[in-house]
Amino acid sequence: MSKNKKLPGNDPDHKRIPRSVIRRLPVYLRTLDNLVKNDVEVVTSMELSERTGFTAEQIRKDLGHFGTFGTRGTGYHAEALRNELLKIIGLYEKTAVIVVGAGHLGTALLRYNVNRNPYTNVVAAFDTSPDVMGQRILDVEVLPVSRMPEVVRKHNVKAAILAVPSENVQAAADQVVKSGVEVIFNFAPIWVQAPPGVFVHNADLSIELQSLIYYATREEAFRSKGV
Amino acid sequence: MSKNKKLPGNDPDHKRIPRSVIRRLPVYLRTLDNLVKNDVEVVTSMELSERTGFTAEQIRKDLGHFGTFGTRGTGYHAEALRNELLKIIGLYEKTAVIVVGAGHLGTALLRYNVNRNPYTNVVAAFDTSPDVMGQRILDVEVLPVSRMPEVVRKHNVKAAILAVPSENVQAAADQVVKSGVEVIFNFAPIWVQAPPGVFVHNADLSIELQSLIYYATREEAFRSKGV
DNA sequence: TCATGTGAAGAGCTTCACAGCA
DNA sequence: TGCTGTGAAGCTCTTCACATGA
Repeated sequence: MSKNKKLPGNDPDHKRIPRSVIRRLPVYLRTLDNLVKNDVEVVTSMELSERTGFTAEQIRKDLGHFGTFGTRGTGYHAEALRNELLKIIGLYEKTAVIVVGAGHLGTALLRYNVNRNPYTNVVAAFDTSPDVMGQRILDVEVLPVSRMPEVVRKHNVKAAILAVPSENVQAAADQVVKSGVEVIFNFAPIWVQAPPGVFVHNADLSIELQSLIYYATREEAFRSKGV
Repeated sequence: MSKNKKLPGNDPDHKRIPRSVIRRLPVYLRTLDNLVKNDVEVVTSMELSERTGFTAEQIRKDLGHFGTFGTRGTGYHAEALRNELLKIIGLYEKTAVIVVGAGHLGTALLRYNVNRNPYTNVVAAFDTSPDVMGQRILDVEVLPVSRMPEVVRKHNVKAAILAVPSENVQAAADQVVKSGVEVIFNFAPIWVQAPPGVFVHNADLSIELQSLIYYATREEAFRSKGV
């Protein structure tokens, strides 16, 4: 029986901050960014709550895991808190990312990501097919897998987005790990294994869609009675 | 302050099965499908545990929310359990889905989904741009938004995948809701609102990637000491 | 006075441990 | 005997409530 006690390969002892907290941090970050852009100087946890949908208490608790950043009776200095969050998440310097698999999904993710995101930067795409080799997608070059270690070293690449067919995805994961990447964001519908110290997030979109369907079908009874 | 007590628009009173349980069901489903394909007749919770990575107790508890499907001392009949899961999730009849936005991401999701998934079926894509109108992507036609209500009714569409630019995504959500869709799977980096009874899942890939970066940067200290 | 920061209470999920049944 | 089904215990995360300090 496989135990999930300490997910092997995932977070051996990372200061024990709940994952749910970590997932909310970039939402706070984006919100603060917008506030700073609109020249807002001070923001309360209640205002952040309105903009993010999380409760004010939760926001204060989340921040409390990392230090004390506010001023009692006043709130938080938006820009200062934004900068703290950048440091906490590890996005203070723009983070280099690679995309493995330059097919339809890989290409789309690359475009999506490059445009929508001020903190991460796709520095290269990799593929094995000669058809796409050397092509440029929005300034990003498609390179052969053999050049991956060099690129990872040169740009200090932190994360790899895997958008390759299921058959190849474990090999692709092994390759990016060997090249020195620490985080894997996998879109293939197969769960990828990685050694301890490498963090894997499997985004299995088919599975997610299927689980959503559950929430559609509950009302079937009503519906067929004719709403 | 926005309270998340009973997320408005999300699950007004859905039998209170934990979301974490619902997310695991499609994983069990896929595993059982593979077993059935390999002519396995009986499977124990321990074997399912090995194949899914969840603990055997958790699998038994999860199933226990919906009834009793096993035989003590023996295990579960793989095909029977597969069929029960199909009914529970609501996938017993192939579920019709639409894709809104036939750009790069929409197209990629459409291809990804159509191929990889025996339970859901993309019946149409919608877009506003004349450039893509009438095109076919893997047998799926790109239609004008005006035809959405008709298509949703005809195919009994349950879910909509939104892959439109942020500026248009709330309008797109309003449109699919008006057309009768009950579940929204949104890929735009903006959280979409929907009326009660409509279930929204926001898959904000930039935010997810950013939160993963957190797990890369923790070891920075080691790394710069030269591993 | 007002909003943060934080122990304590509560809710939600997971794991344990074993009774129950083929 | 062996594996399921399930209360109880345990753990994690969220919410409450208020002391604290600008």
